[in-house]
Amino acid sequence: MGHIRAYYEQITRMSEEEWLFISSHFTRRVFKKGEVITKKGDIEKYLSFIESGIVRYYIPDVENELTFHFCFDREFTCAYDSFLSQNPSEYELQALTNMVIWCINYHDLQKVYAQTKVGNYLGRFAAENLYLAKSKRELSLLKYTAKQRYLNLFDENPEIIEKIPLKYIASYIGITPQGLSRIRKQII
Amino acid sequence: MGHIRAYYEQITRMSEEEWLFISSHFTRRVFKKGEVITKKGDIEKYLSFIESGIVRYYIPDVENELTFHFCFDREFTCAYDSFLSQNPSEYELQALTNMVIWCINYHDLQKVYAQTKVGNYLGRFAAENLYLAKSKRELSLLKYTAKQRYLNLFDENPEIIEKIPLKYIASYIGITPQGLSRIRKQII
DNA sequence: CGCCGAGTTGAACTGAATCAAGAAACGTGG
DNA sequence: CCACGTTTCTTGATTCAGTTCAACTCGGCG
Repeated sequence: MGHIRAYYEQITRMSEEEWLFISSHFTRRVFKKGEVITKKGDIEKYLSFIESGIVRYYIPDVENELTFHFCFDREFTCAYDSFLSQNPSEYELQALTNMVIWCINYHDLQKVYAQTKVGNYLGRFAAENLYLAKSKRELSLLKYTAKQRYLNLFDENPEIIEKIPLKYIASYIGITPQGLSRIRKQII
Repeated sequence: MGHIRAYYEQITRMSEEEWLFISSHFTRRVFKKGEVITKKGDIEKYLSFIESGIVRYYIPDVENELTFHFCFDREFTCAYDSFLSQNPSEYELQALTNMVIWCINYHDLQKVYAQTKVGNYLGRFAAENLYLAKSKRELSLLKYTAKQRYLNLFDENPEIIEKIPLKYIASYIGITPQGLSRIRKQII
C-alpha cells in the first residue's frame, strides 16, 4: 500500500494521522487476466489503485465493442461516470493481465471527503486531471488522422503499444484492426 | 449576480455568510461581439459566469482554426487547462455575441477553496462534471459519423444549431463547412 | 495434430476532404 | 436606404483515408 502513499505525496503533503485514516479504508483485491472488474449495468462501488496490472475500458457490444482507455501500474482506476453519479455503468473494466488493486468504496470515500481537508483536495485534483486528460484526447480525435494518433502513442505512451493487443489499440485510436495493420505496414 | 447564486443552489445549500464571502470576489466584465476574452499564450486569470452571451473555444491557426466548445447563458466559462495549471493557454475564448460575465480571479478562488467547505465541494463538483461532459464527447467522436453527431446536436443542444454559424459547428463536429453543408442537404 | 483467435493482405466501396467557383447574407460607408 | 465589398454558405468534380468482406498466415494450446 506504500505505492498509494507515494502517489499522494507527489501531489500534497499529508499528516500521519490523515494517512492512517485514509489508508484504513482501502482493501486488497486480485483479478485474473481476462476477468471483468466492473460490469456494464452495475453501479461502480470502488475507486481502485493499481498495484500491478493493466485495465481496459470498453463499451461491450456483440458487433462493435469500443475500447476507449487503458490504466497501468500506480494509477487509480474506476468507472468514474458510474462512481460519481452512482448510476449504472455504461461501460466495463477488464483486467488485461493478472492484477492486484487496492479499493476504497463510495461511502468510505465520502467520509474521507467530509472528514479530511486533504481528501477533498485530492478529490478535486484527481477530477481536474481526469478532465485535462480527456480534453487532450478530444483534440487528438479532432485534429489528427489515425496514422498520426498512432505515431503520437509511440511518443506519449509506448507502454500501450508494447503491451496491448493490436485490436484494442485500433479501437482506441478509432479505426478497425485491418486499418491499423495497414498503417503499421506503412511505418516500418 | 443572483443567477450565480441560483446556479449554486441547484448543487448544494450554502449559508448567507458563505455566499457573501464568495460573491464579494466576483467582478463584472463586458465584451462586444467578436472580442477575444482569453488569448492563446496568456495565462487564464478568471473563472467566469456568463450572465448573457455565447462563448466559443478554439485553437487559432491561420489555415485550420479548430472550434471545440461553446458556452451559453448561466454557465461557467474559462480556459480551464490554463486556469488549473496556471500555464499559458493553448486556445482562445471569443465572444460570439455581446456579453456580460462575472469573474473571480485565480487567487481569490484559492481563498474560497481554502476558507469555505462549500467552495471546495463546488470546485470538485465542477471538475467532475467537466470530466463527464468530455467523456461523453470522446465517445461521440469515436462512435458516430459526422452526420449522426450533427443529428445528436439537434436533440441535445439545439441552441448550438440555432445560434451559431455553420462553419463553427462544422469544426465542432469534426468536419469541413462544405461537408456539413452537404449533410444538411441530405437531412432536409 | 487440428483448432482457434490474432494479425495480415487484397479488392471494392464509402464518407469526407480538397480545390474551385458561384450564390446568398451581412455590415459599413456614402 | 442603397451599393459595395466581405464573409458565409452551397454545389460540383476529384482525391484520399479508412471500411467492409473475404481469404489467408501464424502462433499457442488442448
